[in-house]
Amino acid sequence: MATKNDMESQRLDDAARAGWLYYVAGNTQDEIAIKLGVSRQSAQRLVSLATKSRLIKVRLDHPIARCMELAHRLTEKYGLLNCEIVPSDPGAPDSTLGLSQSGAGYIEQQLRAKEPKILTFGTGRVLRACVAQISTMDCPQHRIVSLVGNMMPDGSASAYNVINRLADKVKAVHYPMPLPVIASSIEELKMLHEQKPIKSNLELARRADAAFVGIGHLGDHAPMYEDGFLDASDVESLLRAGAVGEIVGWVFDEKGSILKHPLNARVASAPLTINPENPVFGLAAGQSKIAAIRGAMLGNLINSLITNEYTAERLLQS
Amino acid sequence: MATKNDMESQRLDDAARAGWLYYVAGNTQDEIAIKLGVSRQSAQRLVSLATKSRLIKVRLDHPIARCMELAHRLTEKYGLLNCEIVPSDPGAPDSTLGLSQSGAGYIEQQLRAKEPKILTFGTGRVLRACVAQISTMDCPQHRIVSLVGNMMPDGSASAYNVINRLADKVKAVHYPMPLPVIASSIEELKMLHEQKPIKSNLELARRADAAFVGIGHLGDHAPMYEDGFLDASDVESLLRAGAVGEIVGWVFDEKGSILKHPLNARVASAPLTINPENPVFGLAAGQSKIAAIRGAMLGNLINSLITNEYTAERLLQS
DNA sequence: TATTTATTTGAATAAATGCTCACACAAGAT
DNA sequence: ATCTTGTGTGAGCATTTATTCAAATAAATA
Repeated sequence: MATKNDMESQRLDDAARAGWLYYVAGNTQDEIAIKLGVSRQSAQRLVSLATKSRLIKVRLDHPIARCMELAHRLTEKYGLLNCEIVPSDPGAPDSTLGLSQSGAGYIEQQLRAKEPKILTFGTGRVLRACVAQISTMDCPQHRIVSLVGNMMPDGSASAYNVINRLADKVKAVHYPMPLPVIASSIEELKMLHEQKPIKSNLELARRADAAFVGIGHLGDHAPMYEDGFLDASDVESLLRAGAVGEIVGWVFDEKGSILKHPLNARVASAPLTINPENPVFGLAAGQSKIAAIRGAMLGNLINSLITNEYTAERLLQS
Repeated sequence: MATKNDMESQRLDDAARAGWLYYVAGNTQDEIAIKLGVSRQSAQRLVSLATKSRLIKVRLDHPIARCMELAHRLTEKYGLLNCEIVPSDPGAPDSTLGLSQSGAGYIEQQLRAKEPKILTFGTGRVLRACVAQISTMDCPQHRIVSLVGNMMPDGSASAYNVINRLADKVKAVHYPMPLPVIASSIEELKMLHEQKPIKSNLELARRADAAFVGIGHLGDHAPMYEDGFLDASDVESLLRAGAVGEIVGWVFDEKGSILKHPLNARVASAPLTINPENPVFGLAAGQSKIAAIRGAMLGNLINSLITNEYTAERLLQS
């Protein structure tokens, strides 16, 4: 007598056959139904059983495959909206090479939209490189808003002139922030934030349809230090308070909580608010940024990530 | 500036991405279109490009009971080392569809070995299809040797460029045979075989760890005839002498004995020697090849077989 | 045995995919 | 500058595939 097990394995055999005819021989499910002498629906069920039981192995033979896999796993692990992994140069896994092309792609995608959008931007090397990658286009319908002040401590304009360059290229209206990154006192900050144009900038930032920010790390060669926004003692004090990274000046710890620290109280940038519908892209890669990136994701400071293979792997460990 | 090549490879990247999202991640083409920021039709084209460019490799990983059974009986009957039967498309039992996936599996298995191996290859449609199925990998430790000349009668290089393509994909050293398949005279053959590089190729072939050859039939549509290595009168003369098939040019009868025939005396290919420890795979299927396959097995010209269900059944009759 | 419960089936229908065509756009030729 | 020629694009439509649902069948339980 035919046991349950036999039936089962007979069914799997049929599924394998159907799967083979479908995926390898390229038959339609109609043809398979005829050849196997079952109804079309049954053939469909067999094919789908074959895939669900993983009888059919699909492989993608292209270097991108690994990146896609990593992106998928990161999306799952950190609940991201978007995630893009660019291949690492095995010789220079720390390099941010390639991030800019990918980021530029996403920025252009936003800009191609017909309906008017508000796009906000941080600063930094990676974003500047992104903007350099963007093709000139004509998007007067969009508004480009800076999240962060463009005044260097010495009063000069920021060297990473992200939004000006971008606005130039794509002919969109832009709203820079004529502010320092960190005000000299809480009083000054208050006063600055009460200026009409600044207020309206902050309001725009709040309503952003998409945001693109770099993620800085704290510690040696921290960008906030190298660019002169913080001095060595600031950095040390922040590190002692648990700082691992920074986005548009807001310093956060390994869980992604904005530090309760006097320096954070003077940060003049727009607050980091996330609407889960709208992407907030973090762009960063490299050994030194790993804790910062992980924190930013855990604390929901960003919901979309662009990084490289090496960094992605490290983010998946632990 | 973006070169044509860049564009091309960018497009393949996108195709790979789309293919991954479709086949691995199970997205619909609509979703892919949104994620990649293109129209649905373009997404469809990318997916289909991914399959057409053979970026997507599908294999069936299930021992279909009937095929296993057939393989087992063939192994017994003909004393084989390996035997793999792939399902037949009942509508096209003659087709060699599927052999290539299976063959590719065995070839990859050999290539995955750490210790250096010498692998030898014949030519033909099926082997070419096998090579197309193989994933790119990095195996500089192995040597890939051709058993058969790559020069067409008109002096051009063989259309089935099996070992070049393979070596390309897996980055192994390769040793083509810069020879015709059949020399114009015994003297010429002698002379050719005395050339140093050819001699060393033949020596490598003798020491092969595994061999993969197609099996050709003689008669109507014989590959040796269609590819211009033999003319109609040659074929007729060979058939009169009892020819049923051919491997890398060596023509044999239904018992698998290499024919004593003037044409065989001019075959420039490496001799078919079998070390019973090492697999010599024959790949072939179809009505017209049955006598040839049976001969090859009886005469110990091969000791491993990859064929399809239909052919396996016929080989077990009689 | 009667009854319940779970599976399987095919029909209908919804969704997704593939194809054809006309058009737009760019590179190269005239 | 104008004309081919080829390539890529999106719209519309045809085909194929997936899902839903109600009926049928088989298995399990009382």
